[in-house]
Amino acid sequence: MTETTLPSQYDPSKTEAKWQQFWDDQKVFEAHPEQGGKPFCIVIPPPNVTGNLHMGHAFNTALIDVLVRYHRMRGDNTLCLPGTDHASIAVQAIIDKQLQAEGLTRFDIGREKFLERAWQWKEESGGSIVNQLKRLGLSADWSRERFTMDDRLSAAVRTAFVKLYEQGLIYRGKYMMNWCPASRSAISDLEVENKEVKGSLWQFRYPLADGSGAIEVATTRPETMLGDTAVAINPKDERYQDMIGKTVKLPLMEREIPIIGDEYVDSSFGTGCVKITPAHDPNDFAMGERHSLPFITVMNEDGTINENGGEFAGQDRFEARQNVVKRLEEQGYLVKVKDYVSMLPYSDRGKVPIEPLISTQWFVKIQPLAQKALDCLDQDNSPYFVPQRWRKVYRDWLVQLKDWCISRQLWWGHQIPAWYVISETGGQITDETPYIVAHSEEEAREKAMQQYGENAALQQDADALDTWFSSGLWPFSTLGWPDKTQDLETYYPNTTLVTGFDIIFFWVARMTMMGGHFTGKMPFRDVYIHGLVRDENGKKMSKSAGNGIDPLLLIQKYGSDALRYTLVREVTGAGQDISLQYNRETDESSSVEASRNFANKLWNASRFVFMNLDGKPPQQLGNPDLGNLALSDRWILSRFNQITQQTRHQIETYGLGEAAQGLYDFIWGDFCDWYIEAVKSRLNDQNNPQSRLAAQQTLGYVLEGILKLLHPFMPHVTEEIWHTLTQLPDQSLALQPYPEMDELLAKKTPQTASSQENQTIWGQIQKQLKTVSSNLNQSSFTWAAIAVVSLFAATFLFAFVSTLEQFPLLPSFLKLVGLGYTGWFAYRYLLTQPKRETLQTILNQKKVALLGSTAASSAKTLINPQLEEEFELIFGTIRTIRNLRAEAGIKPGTKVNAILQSENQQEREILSKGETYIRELAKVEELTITASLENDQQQAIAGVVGTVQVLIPLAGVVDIDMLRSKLEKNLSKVEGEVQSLRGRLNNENFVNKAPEDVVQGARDALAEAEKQQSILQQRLARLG
RNA sequence: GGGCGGUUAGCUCAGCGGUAGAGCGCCUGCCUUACAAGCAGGAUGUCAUUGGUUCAAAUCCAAUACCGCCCA
Repeated sequence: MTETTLPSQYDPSKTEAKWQQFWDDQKVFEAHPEQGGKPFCIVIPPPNVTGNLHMGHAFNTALIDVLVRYHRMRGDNTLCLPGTDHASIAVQAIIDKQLQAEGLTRFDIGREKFLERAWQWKEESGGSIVNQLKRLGLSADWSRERFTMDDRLSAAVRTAFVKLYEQGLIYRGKYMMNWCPASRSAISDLEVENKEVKGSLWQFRYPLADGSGAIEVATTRPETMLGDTAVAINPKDERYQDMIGKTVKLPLMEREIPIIGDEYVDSSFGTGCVKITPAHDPNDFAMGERHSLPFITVMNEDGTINENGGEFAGQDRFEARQNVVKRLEEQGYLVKVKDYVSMLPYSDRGKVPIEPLISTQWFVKIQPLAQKALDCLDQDNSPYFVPQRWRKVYRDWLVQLKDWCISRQLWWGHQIPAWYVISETGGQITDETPYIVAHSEEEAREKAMQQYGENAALQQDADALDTWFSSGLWPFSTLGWPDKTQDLETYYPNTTLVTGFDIIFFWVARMTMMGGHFTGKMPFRDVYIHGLVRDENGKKMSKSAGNGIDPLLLIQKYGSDALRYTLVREVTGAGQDISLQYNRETDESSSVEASRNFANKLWNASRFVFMNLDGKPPQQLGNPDLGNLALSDRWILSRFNQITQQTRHQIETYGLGEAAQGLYDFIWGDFCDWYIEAVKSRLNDQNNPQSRLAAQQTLGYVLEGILKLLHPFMPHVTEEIWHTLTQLPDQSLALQPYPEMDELLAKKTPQTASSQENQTIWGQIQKQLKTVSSNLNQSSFTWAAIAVVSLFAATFLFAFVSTLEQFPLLPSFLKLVGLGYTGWFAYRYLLTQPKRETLQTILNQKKVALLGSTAASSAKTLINPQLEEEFELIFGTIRTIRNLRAEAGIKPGTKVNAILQSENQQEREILSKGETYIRELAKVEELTITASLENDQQQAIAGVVGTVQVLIPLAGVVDIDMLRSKLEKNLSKVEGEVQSLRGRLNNENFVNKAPEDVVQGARDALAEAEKQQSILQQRLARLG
């Protein structure tokens, strides 16, 4: 066997790559829509192709994969579909930068060459993020990997565009847009980030045209004054009322512009007079429309001043700002400058202040789409947000949505499927040029020829669609939409969307609107919203702050299981941000290290198990024989079943962090610290093979169960150990059924037995029963005995223990034997009272002999709270003895004698049941359990647990002061407790109003505390 | 200005009506044949503040303070 050569430290670096390869080779994660069963589908949020794995991806992926692996193991028809997003602006920025390094611009090389470069870049670096997701162990179906610019997905985008256009939900229009001068493109409101910036507020004097004085205006953007077409004041502002209707002479431009009154003006801002630049400010734009002012654009697309800016033409906007101020100052128009902090809109991508500019763009009419999503939310609470508080955020957003500008002046992306009939407007595209929206150029040409004649010349709109347009289709375009594919039929709507809250508006709302519109359904049942991963100082990680933590570095150091587990374990209370411990000097993380240590702990516990199973895998040892279990076996099975139930429930309610934490506590605490320690002596005892086998079976069974439970959280290490344990090289833990509560009882009931072998056995039993019926002349007792023997044969064959409890056993058994036969059998042999009683008596006797009384009394479930409570006393006693030993400075290896004294008979019984555990785990030589202390002269160190007095007699010189101080410390603690409990119980209101069980609990606690108090007092008195 | 979250051990966070927990860190002792990435034992808290509800509040309500996020 290999077990002795297993290293004592788990090395993830070798193991993880091996299993990733194995999963890939064996196509373990490939979905099979035709397999039937309950579908479970997650389509991953597509990372940017050019991106590298950051902590946010790692977090998102870890959460997704727990859900996916769990549902796959649960037997659901599972698909996890991966893919990447083309990210127009980001890629374009990269290529632009490349070109810049070569002294070129994209306009120099042209669209075609530019796209060639972009595709090349995608081919070269697009795979890296995908490989990084694989390194995390994401169990996605890579055969279904998608990219937003794949042919099929691009076709889906065109279909969506054409449909929306035909339905009147896409239009083209001239509006004021957020303009990013860096990327020279319009951007949506969402791509604008408002930042607080320290700047100045300039105050200028605009002279009245009639020479009767001047009016003062304030601005943070002086250069826009070149485009001013009015000055506005609030009509209610008494200071300026008589100004309305007059005109001022705009300095520098020498233009005469009106003074208008508009309620919008905030009289308390600056001087109360506002300069109006309708072509360069959204509010002024609205005012310009209200008052029919001229719109004078003074800026080019690259942020330089255009010919309307007079002498400033050609200057960059910030340069022009200074020059305008300078010139105004020279001419005496500058009144004052003060420091001013204002909110400035920045382009999220270009990282420069945006300019509001008027341009012609494509828009999606959002209201009808949002309404559909709203209806689904309000009527069906769909999609269901976890946690629910995000529902409100999502809803508020849907309500206040404005039309969505979807055109971007970019080349990388989905080019808008609209063709201008340029032959109609002299070969140029103008705002008046007619256009045709179509699925393809051929279709457009056909339509154009019909409408405009044979010689119609077409030119496709140069703009690309906002990346989020294609992302909005992602949940269904990836499954084949608009075609009716089997994938779409099976896996749409998706089950769960897992994503960060920062993207609810960008993405979630777009998907629900698009999904609702095109498929009539919300694209996913649930939306599980998680928080951000913050750095070691609780700061948001960002590229610009340079405080990112590289997940790959942590994977390299601690393994991807450790990283994943750390991230998942931290998310208690879904939607909460998590912060990651990190030392930037050493690139070490104490929290990831803790998870690595946990993996290592499991590794070593497994080594221990391997060493003790005589080389037999669990399936060869068989399931734990419930009739032959030691107390500790039943205890760990109880705990195991409880944790199984709890883990399933927590995962299904998105309590992933709680599930991970629960498994940690169970595996390290219950299994390693207690069960393995308790079982050691039995494994070494060759004289009791039955007990040894039970221990081996339980160890094997629970360990395998642990591996299954933990697999969604730590897929690699569990797969590695599982293979060593089971020796099944062709199978994968990832496809094993997830543990179920009490499966040991239920799994092999006859109802589910279907193999040929089983049928043969049943045939034999049936034959036996027929033999019985043909011997009707035998006494009823003899008959009953035979029947019982037959039943027990069946019981053993099918691990029938769960139904052994009472008579219910018989019906299910007889059902299998045959319905007609059942009726006959029941009528003939079971309906008379005496016969039934005889049968039941014998059954009960057998059952007790077989299972022991405890199991017999609660065979419906392996979860046994009473037993667990009993173990609490046993463990408490062990802890107390260990504590006393440590206090007395007794060397860990030295055995001691111990006396456990309790007047409570029940406690004494529990202690004597647990005697071997106490002796072994607390290193006790001679253990005395007694009701009273007869011979109590010896000096002893004393402690108390429950109402049990724990004594360790000490030979030789003892430090009396040490003993006294220890006792006094314990006593004062107990006295505090007594006082508080008495106080409560003396309060009439408490006794009368609190629930009975709470009052009783307090009484019990008081009784125990008082007992402890008196024990400690006596001990103290004895010290003198 | 509007909304949302947070404030619990030195640090990171659980707990969300019955009198306080984990991991890391710290202290003591141990290389005990699974594990020193470990084992055993130990110390550590006016649960932000102030009121209220309740027999009982870290937990529910209200206000305040501070931190953070989103929206204008």
